[in-house]
Amino acid sequence: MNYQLRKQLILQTVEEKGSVEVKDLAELLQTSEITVRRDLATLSEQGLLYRTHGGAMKMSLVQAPTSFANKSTSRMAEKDYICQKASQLIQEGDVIFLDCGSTVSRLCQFIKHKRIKVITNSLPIVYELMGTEVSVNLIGGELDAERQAIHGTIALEHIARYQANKAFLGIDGISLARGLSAASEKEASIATALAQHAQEVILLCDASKLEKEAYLQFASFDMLDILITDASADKELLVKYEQKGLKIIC
Amino acid sequence: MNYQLRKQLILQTVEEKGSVEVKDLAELLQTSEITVRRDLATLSEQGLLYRTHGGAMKMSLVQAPTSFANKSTSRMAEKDYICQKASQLIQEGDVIFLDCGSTVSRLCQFIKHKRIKVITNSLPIVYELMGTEVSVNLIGGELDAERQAIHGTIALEHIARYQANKAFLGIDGISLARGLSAASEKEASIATALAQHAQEVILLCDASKLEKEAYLQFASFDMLDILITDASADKELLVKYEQKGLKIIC
DNA sequence: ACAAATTTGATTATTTTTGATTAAAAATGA
DNA sequence: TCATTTTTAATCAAAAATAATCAAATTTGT
Repeated sequence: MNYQLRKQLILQTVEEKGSVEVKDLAELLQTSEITVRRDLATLSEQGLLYRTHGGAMKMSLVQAPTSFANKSTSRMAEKDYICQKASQLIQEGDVIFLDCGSTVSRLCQFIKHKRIKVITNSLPIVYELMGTEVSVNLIGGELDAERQAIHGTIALEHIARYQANKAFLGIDGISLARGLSAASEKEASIATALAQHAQEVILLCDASKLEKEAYLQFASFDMLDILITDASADKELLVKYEQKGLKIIC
Repeated sequence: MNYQLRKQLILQTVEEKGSVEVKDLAELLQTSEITVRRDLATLSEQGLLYRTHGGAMKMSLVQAPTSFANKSTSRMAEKDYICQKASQLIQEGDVIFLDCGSTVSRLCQFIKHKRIKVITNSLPIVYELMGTEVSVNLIGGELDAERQAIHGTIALEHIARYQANKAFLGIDGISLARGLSAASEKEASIATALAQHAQEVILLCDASKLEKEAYLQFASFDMLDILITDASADKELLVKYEQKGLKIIC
């Protein structure tokens, strides 16, 4: 019984029962508790489950019932997959920027229990993270009711005062020919500002947005460091992206 | 049964029933009352429920203006009266500061339809005014989950960039001898900053807070221009306040 | 086959969680 | 108001879980 096999069984059990105990897993896997603990530590580090004292739980069960409607239900599975990958890039102690947008907001469930600092202009994200381990800094400025986010000059200046380890962006289109594009100037200016003040810029982008061009083209590939997308993306296309200097996680 | 599982069950029960007792939770969770109390303390610290003597309540039942709050229905009426008077001071085109606090947030219902600009650090106010005629500017900075508001140095600097016609404050105590007092330094510093950058400073204060002194005394009467209180206030006391240069609306 | 690297398990501190006991505080009711 | 009851806070001790350390077993590369 090697790690890969144990990992499968652990995740399967957690998925079925919602929560498990170290003791039971040790018996199930015919191994020692210390090994189970080591496995659980690895898996929780990868964001595949939530470690509790004495066992582990399904990630989704740990979320607080602060329901602030996330409008978009399309491509949920892909977005969750992308966000789970994204969460693996985040270490304890990190300071990260989170853009507004439906994809990025799905990242919350995976980072709730990390001791990190999140700087964001998205109100749904603020609500999701309120009362969790995460320390939240809200970008100030004009409220954009339609997008439930903060925008405007003051917001840009607020961002400029901070420096983050990583920025997670969720924009509306990316194409080889024209770079990054957004649905509005407001979103474009926020994304640009976040990118400028982060060491590493990560784009969370499901495959449907690849080679799409939205209303406003506002930046080139240079702005990005990493692109995280889902498995349904065209592999040949991703190779071309990689040749442009982008690191791809898929 | 670990903390995460208990937390889930507690929040679920509170959500369903609106309020719960420590005893019942102890039995439900098959644990001791002291453990339940510790859990409730943690959860209320995170702003996920409201701790009562002997149990806990849903946050929304305590704070939300739409649903009635059992104990303070009478005080609610007084707060509404105060806010209705306050709204008469607001003209179309005004730029106003709104402090966080339960009294001030009741003002929202009276200003929803006005074409004004509101600058605030209170998240409940932001949600009330989102999508209304009012244009909202949210003060940025550190999120204080307990008070559902923004605080800190950056918030103070944000405020300093604006100039408002009027500031509406809701603080925890006012007394002839010691001036204004607040429940925390954070709230005090925000109130001070708002007052400094407004032409007119208006205190919304139900009669129960007159001649009360809260944790921190932070400013004198000079800071205020107008005090709006309810009819149950001591008239002689109000005369003394007036002699100190305060305009009283009652 | 052999040495190096990895994985696993046992032992031991250390930390976290829990519950019992006490004193203090708050609600209740006359 | 005051006394009674209930609830809570504080302190400590026990139990459980974990981390750390080291040694044995296994795998891997040459």
